[in-house]
Amino acid sequence: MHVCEVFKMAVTIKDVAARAGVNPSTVSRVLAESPLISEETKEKVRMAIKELGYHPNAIARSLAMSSSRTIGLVISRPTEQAFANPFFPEVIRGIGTVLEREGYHLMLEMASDAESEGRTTLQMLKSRRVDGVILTSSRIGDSLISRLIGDDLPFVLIGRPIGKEYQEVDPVLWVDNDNVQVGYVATEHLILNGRKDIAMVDGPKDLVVSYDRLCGYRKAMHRYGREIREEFLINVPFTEEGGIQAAEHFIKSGRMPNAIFAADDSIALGAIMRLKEQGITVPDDVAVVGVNDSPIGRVARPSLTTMSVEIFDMGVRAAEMLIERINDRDTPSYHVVFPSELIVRESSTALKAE
Amino acid sequence: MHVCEVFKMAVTIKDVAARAGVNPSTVSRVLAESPLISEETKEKVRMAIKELGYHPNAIARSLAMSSSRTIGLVISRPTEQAFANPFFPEVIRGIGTVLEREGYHLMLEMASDAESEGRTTLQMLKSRRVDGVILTSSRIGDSLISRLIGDDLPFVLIGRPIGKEYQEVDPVLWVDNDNVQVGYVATEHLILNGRKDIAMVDGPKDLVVSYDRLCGYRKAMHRYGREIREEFLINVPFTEEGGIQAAEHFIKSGRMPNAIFAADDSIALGAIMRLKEQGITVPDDVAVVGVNDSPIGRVARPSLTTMSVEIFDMGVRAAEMLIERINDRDTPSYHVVFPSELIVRESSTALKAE
DNA sequence: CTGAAAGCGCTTACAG
DNA sequence: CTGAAAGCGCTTACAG
Repeated sequence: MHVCEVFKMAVTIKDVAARAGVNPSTVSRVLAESPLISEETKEKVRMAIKELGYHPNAIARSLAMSSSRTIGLVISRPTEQAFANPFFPEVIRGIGTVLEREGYHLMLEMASDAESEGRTTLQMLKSRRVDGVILTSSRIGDSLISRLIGDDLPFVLIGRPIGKEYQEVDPVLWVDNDNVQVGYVATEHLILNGRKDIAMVDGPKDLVVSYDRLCGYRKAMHRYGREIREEFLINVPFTEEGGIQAAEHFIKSGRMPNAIFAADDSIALGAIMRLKEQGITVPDDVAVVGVNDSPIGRVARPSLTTMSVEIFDMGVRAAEMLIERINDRDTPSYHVVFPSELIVRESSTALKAE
Repeated sequence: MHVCEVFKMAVTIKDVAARAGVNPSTVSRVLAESPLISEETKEKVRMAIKELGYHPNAIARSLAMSSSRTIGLVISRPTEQAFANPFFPEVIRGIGTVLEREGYHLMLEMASDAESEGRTTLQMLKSRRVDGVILTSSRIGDSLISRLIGDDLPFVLIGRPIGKEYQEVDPVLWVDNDNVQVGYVATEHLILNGRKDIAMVDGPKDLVVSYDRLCGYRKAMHRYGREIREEFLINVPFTEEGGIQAAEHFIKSGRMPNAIFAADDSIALGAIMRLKEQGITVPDDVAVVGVNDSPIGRVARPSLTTMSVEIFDMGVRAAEMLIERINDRDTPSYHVVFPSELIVRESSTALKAE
């Protein structure tokens, strides 16, 4: 049978009701699979829906139910160089699988800095365009978090929160990998590899992830009685460009470490590129370890030693936690920490005879 | 002054109206910057908005205006291995800059195959969750396109459309790079490089992009009087894994080409990895050219010769075209084609003495 | 099991 | 320049 295409003006629940000879509320109940409605009536209504080619208006439903069944994700561009870094695609894939399963939708916003990130986030939530948000770049002492808590808006953090004075903050929902462990294990690996001067090229100072990875680096250095030299501590953006900057810094300073722990694979790869140009060999002259196990690190030459991070799973978990919270505002806050593993490849091998 | 936080129950336009001593419609007009309202009244209303911490409900507005100011992007996962391929992040960045400028929002959906892609797309549109969509994987004879046209739903294609019988289809909005040229230039480069047996590892057969790149390959081969050997034509997914498969195919067959034009950098990189394992040297034994100028190809060893593709700009243009169409359904259809450039790197150098 | 009514929070002719 | 009313297309107590 032909689907009726006569109505160019969107067919509504009223049209369906008229066609089926019932009240609009009955149609609504059929749509909602209400067990109250008789099978007979349901059939009539479904018939009418088919014939008219009816599609429920999700916006109207959202308004009536005051829920958009949509969650927001805001990506702050320069911080993580947005998509350049493989972190985002992965986390979105993880989030997406949960949303698909739960019948939720994803609204994606880009922000150019912390300020616009905050504004955008609040705006999405308060305009009710989304029922909750996932935040991906925890900053130290982020005021956004307290605003969200204050307004009782559902959110979950990917990246643990810490306050301005580096203290714990009010309990919120978050997932993260153990970045202190990440820093520790990576640094320890370089130490055990026999490296003397181990530099750390960290991400932007205001990010918690940078803070934590540095913390792990410090721990390992202390544990093995190594002196931490300020000249070997440097902060750059989470990009290849950042890594290039870092390498340049060491080259110009005339003090070249013989190992670099980079807080991110992109940084590590950029640094390696620049070192190569300078005729400095990795790993012979300088060993390098990154973080994230990005695909690019696997094929690079030398292939990159790195710390695995369960990005996909963090996305999954974050989405699940957010939906739980949306469905019940009173669920207690908790967090989930994922373990990381050292993946040794060419960029940190050789040398070992200490 | 303290923002009033007493109302936990979302403050509405009515509350603002009451506070300002005006009618809700007046508040609405102030929000819309209507020139009809007196400056005095506007001030009063703005005051009230501030005091109450009012945020307009975007859902209600969408319903009233029957426009969500949101556009949809559906990413079909396995086809392009979604985000694994750097194409998507780039295109989203491009789209995002336009949407931000125009005050639109982005809804992202993942689909697992062509069928679910179609269903999801129609569903977003018909439920009025989005005002239009950008489609990213043009398939040959895609029935979705005619449905969208039939229902007069706004959309733009990234990737030119062609019909089941490889004929042109009804005019629609699309942007693309010139994939025939891409195939031609890449293949010609290998020919001029002195390569004898040039294989093409193409993407999935049902995608227009695969068809076009193959077409360019054929053209170049004919132009230079080369015979096209069916055994050197193979289709794989747009992933590293696909490239590995392709290399394996050539290895097993015992007929190794001495050049490979891969329809995508990921394929090219996968193939190179596998060839290396086999002790086959790139570019000495086999030259390889990819497409997309992905960051990973720049740092790989050997670095990858590739065709640049203006992915970011295609995203920008697509978003602009879609918004134009949403604002005026009667704009004529047209398309924009972006040029590509050959970027020669290590994977296709050496050998040339023919 | 079903209907009539009110409501979700806006916008926009229509009057004045 | 501003207000009162109807409408956008749903859902959901409340009756019966």
